[in-house]
Amino acid sequence: MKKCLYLYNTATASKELFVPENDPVAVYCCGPTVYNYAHIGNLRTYVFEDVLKRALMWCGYEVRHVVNITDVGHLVSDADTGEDKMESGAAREGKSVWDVAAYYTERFMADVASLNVLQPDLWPKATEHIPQMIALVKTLEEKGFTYRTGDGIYFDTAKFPSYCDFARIDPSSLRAGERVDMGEKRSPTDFALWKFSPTDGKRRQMEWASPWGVGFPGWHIECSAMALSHLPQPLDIHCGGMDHIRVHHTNEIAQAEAATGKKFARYWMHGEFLVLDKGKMAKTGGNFVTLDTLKERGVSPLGYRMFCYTAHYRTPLSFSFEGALSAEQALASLKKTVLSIDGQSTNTSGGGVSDVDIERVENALEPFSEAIRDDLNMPRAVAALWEGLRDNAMTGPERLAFVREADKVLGLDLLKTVGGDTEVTEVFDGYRITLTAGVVVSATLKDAIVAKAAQRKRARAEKDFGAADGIRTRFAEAGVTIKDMPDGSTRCAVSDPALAERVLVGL
RNA sequence: GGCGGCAUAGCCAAGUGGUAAGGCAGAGGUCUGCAAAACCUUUAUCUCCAGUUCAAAUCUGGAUGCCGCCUCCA
Repeated sequence: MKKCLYLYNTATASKELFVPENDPVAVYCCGPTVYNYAHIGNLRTYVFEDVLKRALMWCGYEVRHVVNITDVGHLVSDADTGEDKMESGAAREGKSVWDVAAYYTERFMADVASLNVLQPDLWPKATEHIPQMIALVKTLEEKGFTYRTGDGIYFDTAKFPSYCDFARIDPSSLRAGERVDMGEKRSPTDFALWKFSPTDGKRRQMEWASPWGVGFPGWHIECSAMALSHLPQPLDIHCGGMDHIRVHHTNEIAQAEAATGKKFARYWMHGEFLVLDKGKMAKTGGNFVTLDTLKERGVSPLGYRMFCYTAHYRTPLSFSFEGALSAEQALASLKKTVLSIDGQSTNTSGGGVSDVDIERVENALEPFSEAIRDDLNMPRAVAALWEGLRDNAMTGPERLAFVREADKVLGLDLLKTVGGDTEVTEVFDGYRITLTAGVVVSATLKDAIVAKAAQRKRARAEKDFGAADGIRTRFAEAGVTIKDMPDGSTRCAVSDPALAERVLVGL
C-alpha cells in the first residue's frame, strides 16, 4: 500500500498527485560540473532531491536514482568564443583536466555524503558516454533536426514546434545577439550538439573522434544521453536547479523527444536558489561558500541540512552565517530532546516493542506525513516534528518510534548518539571532571585544564568565589566553557585547542 | 527593453478568504554563591494606497523596494 504524494510539476505549473509509470520509480537529477568545489547553493538542490527520494521511499516506492557527473568541459556559452570551464580550471591549477575532474568529483561525493544524501544507484560520467551521445546526435541528424556550422553541429529548434512550451517563453522576446554573439546559428534558441575542436592549433585535452570530426559533445546532449542509457523512458521525475528550466531542460526535452518521438520525462522538479544579500551564489563569481567554510564557522553539514529545511524548496532561501548557526543550534537541541527520551519499555514482557501503540505513533505522525506529502513542505514537517515531540500522550518508546520514522525522511541522524567527540573523565581530588572537545586534545592541555578546574572546585568549596570566577574568566578567554553539573561533577568543553593551549599552558 | 517571482516579528521562515506554524535570538521566572545548562512563560495584524467581501496576510488595481531569467550556472 503506497501513501499518496503530491508534487509540483514545472511542466504543468501545478501540484499533481504523483503516479509513476515505472517500478522502480525512475529519477534523474542533473549532477555537478566538476571544475570547482560545490558551493552550499549547489548543495541545497541535492538536499532537496534527497528529501524527494526519501519521501518516495517513505511512501512505499522503490526508486532508481541516477545523478550524472559532468566531467566534460563545455564552453561558457554556445557562442564561438569563451573558455572551457574544465580546461580553464585545469590551467588554473596546473593539472590535467582529467585530474581536475577526478579531484572535484571525489570532493563532491564526500560533500553530499556528509549531508546524509543517500547514494544514487548510479553516478554516470559524461566522459564514459561519448558513444551514446554521438549515437543520439546521429539519430537527430538522420531525422533532420540538425545543421552544420563552422564550429559544430547544431539542433534546429525551428523543427521542434513545441520547443518553447516547457519554459513558457515567447521566442520573439529573446534578443538575439544582444548579449552573446549568435555566430552562424539560425536562431538564438538553437544549441550545439557537437562542437569541433578549435583549429587554431590550441589542442583541447578532452576531445573525441566523431562522424563530424574531432571535438566534444554539447552540454545538453550529455544529460539526455546518460538519462536515456540508464533509465526507462519516459523518466518519472527529472530534477535540477531552477536555472536549468529555461535552457538546459528545454533543450534536453527537445533533443530527447525529437530523437525518440516519445515523451522524455513526466514530472519535472526544480529547486530554488540559496541567495545572499547581493543575489545568488555562483561558482563563476568566485565568491562562494563551501561546506568547509561552514565547518570553520561552526556549522556542521547536518546543521546546514537543517538550515535547508527552514524554507520550502521552491522558495529562495536567504543565507547568512547567523541563520545557519541558528539551524545548527536548533538541530543540537532537537537531538538533545531526542536523546533525553526514556526509551525503556515500561512493559514487563521485555519485548520492548509490545508497548508501542502503532496507531498512536501513526496519529502523531500524521501532520508530519501530510506536510511531506504536500510537495515536500519541510518547514511544516519540522514544525510538526517539534509539536510531536511535545505530545505527552506518547510513551518513551512511542516517541522514539515517532522520531525514527520522521528521520527516515529528514536524514538528520536524530537518533545517533553523539560520536566523534573526545570525552575524558578524570577524577582529581575526588572531583569528577569531564573534558569534551570536537577534536583530540593534547595531554598537557588536558592536565592543565583538569588542574585548573580542580583548583576552582576547591575555591568554591572554600567559598572563595573571587578566585573561582577568575579561573572561569580565564577559561572563557581560552575558549573553554565550564559547567557545574547537578551531580557535583564539572564539564569543560574545549572549542579551540590551539587557543586553549596558548592561554592555559603557554605561560 | 522583455518575461517571471518575492515583500510576514531582531533573523530564517510556514501559512492562498474566517481573525498569524515552527526554529534561532530576546525578555521574565524556577534553579544556582554567581554563571552555564535545563525547565516554564512570553514577544507580529502580515511594505504602502485604493478596492471586492459579512470576513483578506491570503482576491483585484496601483505604488515602492528587492531578486531571478533572457549567456554557462544548483
